[in-house]
Amino acid sequence: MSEPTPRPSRTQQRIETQERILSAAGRLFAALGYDRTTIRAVAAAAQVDAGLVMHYFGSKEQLFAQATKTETPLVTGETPEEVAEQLLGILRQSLIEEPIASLAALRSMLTHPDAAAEVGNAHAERVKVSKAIPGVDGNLRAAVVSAILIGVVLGRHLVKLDELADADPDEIVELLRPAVLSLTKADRPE
Amino acid sequence: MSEPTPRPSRTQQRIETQERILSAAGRLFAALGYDRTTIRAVAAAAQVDAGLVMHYFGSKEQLFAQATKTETPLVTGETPEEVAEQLLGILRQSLIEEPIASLAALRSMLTHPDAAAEVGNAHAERVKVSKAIPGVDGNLRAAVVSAILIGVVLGRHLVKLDELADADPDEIVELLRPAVLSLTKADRPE
DNA sequence: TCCTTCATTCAACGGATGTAGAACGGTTCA
DNA sequence: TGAACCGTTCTACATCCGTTGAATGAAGGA
Repeated sequence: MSEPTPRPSRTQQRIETQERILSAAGRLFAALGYDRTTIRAVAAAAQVDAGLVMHYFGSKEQLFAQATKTETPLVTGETPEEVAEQLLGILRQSLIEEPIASLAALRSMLTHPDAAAEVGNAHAERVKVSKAIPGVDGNLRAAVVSAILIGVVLGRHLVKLDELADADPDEIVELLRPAVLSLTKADRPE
Repeated sequence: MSEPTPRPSRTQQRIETQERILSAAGRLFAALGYDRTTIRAVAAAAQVDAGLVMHYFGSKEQLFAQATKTETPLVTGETPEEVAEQLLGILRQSLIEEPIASLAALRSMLTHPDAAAEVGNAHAERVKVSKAIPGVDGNLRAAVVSAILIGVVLGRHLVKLDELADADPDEIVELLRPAVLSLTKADRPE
C-alpha cells in the first residue's frame, strides 16, 4: 500500500522523523514518566538531535501532550449488565496489549499535573456511564469502578506486581466480573 | 507530659530538628513525589539549611527511605470473610486519614524504583493472606484485591478524582464489600 | 575561664536539563 | 545553474540540583 500522492521526499522524510520522535517519546514517557524522560534521551532514541525535537514540538510539555493523546473508548450500554461487560472489555484490551499512550499518561499522573488531568478526563468519561448505573450513588459507583480499573492496569503494566503481571488477562477479567457487576447494579433504592 | 530524663538541650534540639526535617520531607514527598521534591525545599520547609539535611540523612535516597518507613498492618484472618473484613478495615483507615508515609511511597512508586519496591513489599504482605483465600488462584485473587485497594486510595488522596475525594469513607467501604468478598471467596474448586 | 564539641550555616563545584539561535548542507524549483 | 528553502545539527546559556567541605558560634565540661 503506497501513498496516493507520493509526497516530495523532503516532506515525507520530515513526517517519518516526527513519527519516530513521537514513538520514542511515547515509549520513554511510559517507561520512565515525565520528569525522568529527557528531551535528549528522546532525541537519541529517535536518532536525532535534541534541537530538532524542540523545533517540531515546541516544548517538552507539548511533546508530552502529543505523545499521550488518545481517544477514550465510549461506554454506551444502557443496562448495568451491558455497562459492566463493556468496562470489562476495555479492561481486557488494556491487559492484553500495552497501550503506550495511556501508560505514558498513567505513569506520569502522580507527578505531572497535565498527566493527572489527562487521566482525570478519561476517568470522568467513564463516570458518565453512571446514567446507566442505578441508585442515588451512581456517580460514586462509577468512580469506584474506574479506580479499580486504574489500579489493576497500573499493577500489571507499571508497578508490575508479580501475580498480576504474569496472569492470564481473561482470568483477571473473570475474577473481576462479580466485583464490577456488584458495582454497576444498585442494591439500594433509587 | 514531660521527658522522663530531660536530655541536655543540645541533643534535645538536634532531635527536634531531625523530626522537623523528617516531617517536612514526608509532606513534600507525599505532595510532589520523589523527583520534584528538592532537598532545598525540604530544608526551607523545616527552616534549616540544605547542608544540614545531608548531614543528618546522608543522601536524598536515605531521607526518602526514612520518611516513607512504615509497618504494614498484618492480615491474620483465617476465613475468607474475616480476611475481607480486615482488608476493608485497612482500606477504611486509609480513606479516613491521610497516611503521609504511605502516600509518599505511593506518590513516587511510578517514577522511583525504591518507592516501587516499598509498595511492592506492602502488596506482597497483603498477598500472603492468600493462604486464607481458597482456590488454586488464591494468589491472583489476593493480588487483584491489593490492586483494587491501591487504586481506590490513589484515586481519593493523590489523583483526587472528584467523586472519590469527596465521598464518605464508609460509603466507599460498603460499596466495595461485595467486590472484595467475591474475591476472597473462591467460586472454583480447589 | 578555656578548650572542646557539635549543631548549623555558607559558599562552591560538577553535572544535567530545557531551551534558543546560529550554522550547515542537501533538496527543490525558477 | 543558481538561489531560496528547510530539515537537521552544533554550540551555548541560564538554571537548578545533589552533594561537599570549610567556617561559625553557642553550649558543655574540666
